[in-house]
Amino acid sequence: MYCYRYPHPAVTTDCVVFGYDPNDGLSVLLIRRGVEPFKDCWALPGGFVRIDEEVAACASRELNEETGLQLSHLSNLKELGCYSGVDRDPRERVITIAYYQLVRKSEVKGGDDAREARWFPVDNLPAFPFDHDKIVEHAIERLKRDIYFEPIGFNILPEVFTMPQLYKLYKSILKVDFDRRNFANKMMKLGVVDQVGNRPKDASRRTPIQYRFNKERYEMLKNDKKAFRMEF
Amino acid sequence: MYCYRYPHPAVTTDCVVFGYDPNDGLSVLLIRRGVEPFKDCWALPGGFVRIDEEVAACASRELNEETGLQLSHLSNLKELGCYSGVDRDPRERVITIAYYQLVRKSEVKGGDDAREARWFPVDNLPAFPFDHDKIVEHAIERLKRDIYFEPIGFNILPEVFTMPQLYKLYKSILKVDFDRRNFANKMMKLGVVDQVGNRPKDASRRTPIQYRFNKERYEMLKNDKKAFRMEF
DNA sequence: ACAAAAGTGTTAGGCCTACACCCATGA
DNA sequence: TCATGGGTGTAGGCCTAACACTTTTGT
Repeated sequence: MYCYRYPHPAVTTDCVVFGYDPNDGLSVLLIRRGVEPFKDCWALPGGFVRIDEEVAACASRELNEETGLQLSHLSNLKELGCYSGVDRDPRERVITIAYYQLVRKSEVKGGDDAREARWFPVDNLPAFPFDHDKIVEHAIERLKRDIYFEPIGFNILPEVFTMPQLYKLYKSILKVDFDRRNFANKMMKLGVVDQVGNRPKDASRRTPIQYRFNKERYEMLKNDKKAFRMEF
Repeated sequence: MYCYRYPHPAVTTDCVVFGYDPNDGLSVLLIRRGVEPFKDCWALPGGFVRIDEEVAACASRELNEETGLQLSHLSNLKELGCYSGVDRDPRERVITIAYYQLVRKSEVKGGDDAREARWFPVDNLPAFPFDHDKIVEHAIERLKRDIYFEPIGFNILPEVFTMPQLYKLYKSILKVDFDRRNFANKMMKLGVVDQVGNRPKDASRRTPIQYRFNKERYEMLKNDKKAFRMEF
């Protein structure tokens, strides 16, 4: 037993991990809870912070343990906020710090000794335990805001992608229509995407051109205070 | 004594409250610590979260207790982030959630049974205990980012202000020079400031025109996705 | 007299937006 | 042959950025 002079809350983390594919659009990675309360419900991956562990590290660790997902240092979890409703967990007072990130679905191996983990389209989410509905809602709003300013869209696509792919991704996250030509023009003008090779001579004009994200250029723009921004 | 099966961290809040006046520029409100550790050091106001209290409520309460500052519901504290270094507090494992806000210096009454509280110019801060230096640094960065998109600058000025006042405020937070005429034009065009009355006939042309923040207009722009943004 | 503070207007260039057509493919 | 997907360019308008002079006041 661990005893304290004053009552202490428990501290947990929760992760909202977004994935994407052209058919299903945006999805969230959920796990089936193995323990009470809400056993067998689908919920956000996460768990209790260890006493000798930083909070962000806990989020990564739990995510890895529960879903097999190993985030690279390049696309670490981003802090979403603190959720501290006094009755949000029936067991005891639990304060959670939520994180979010976009990943390639292919990075989730699943299996191992990982619990059952599944992608759910954001338009068709199950009922959530705790206040996970609120957390996911906030994460989606935050994602929309962030994608204007940060190249997070690139985390989610293959290393090499086509302009229509990038366009569809943006449209599916922002849920608005905008002009694909202007979109491509802006991306090119900003220089955050580089053309990869040329279309093979034998390929038809219909074969899409391939691009790659130019991280250096992006960092330059960011530091230059000339914020990367999509206005559509 | 309160006992738990697993070790629990303590959870605290810290507030970075910014004030402003035309002479000193931007300042941060600090309190002199009354207890160990770091007794008598200047530090951010804040304290332990009660077991039946939400984290944001704790921040407001502690701020009020320690500095006499009562925030209106219009300018609530904004969450800055979670700081969880395992050795950040020598007493025990303490995880803190930091908040920030801008206020009018006149709102701080000081005195009462409040502890000693003082404004320190951001360019001349004392040595901080814990990781408060990091927190303040992040708050300043965050402030610079937010002032582009939100009318937080208006929280800090009198209800009625002049264009040069507003201009100086922006310049002093962003630490860059930009054209005061373009600044005024943009503010007017956006419609987020309304002229208050007219210059009295007997007043000279040098007397500055007075303005007031137009909150409705600002909310409209915000919802319109036409983000309020200063590009200078 | 002179420096400092406040008000005001114009212009050029760049960026955003809207928009239409061609080619290739596969059904 | 027709619908679909992909590539490409242009013109108008708005916004941004740069810039100078006048009036008043206080020293």
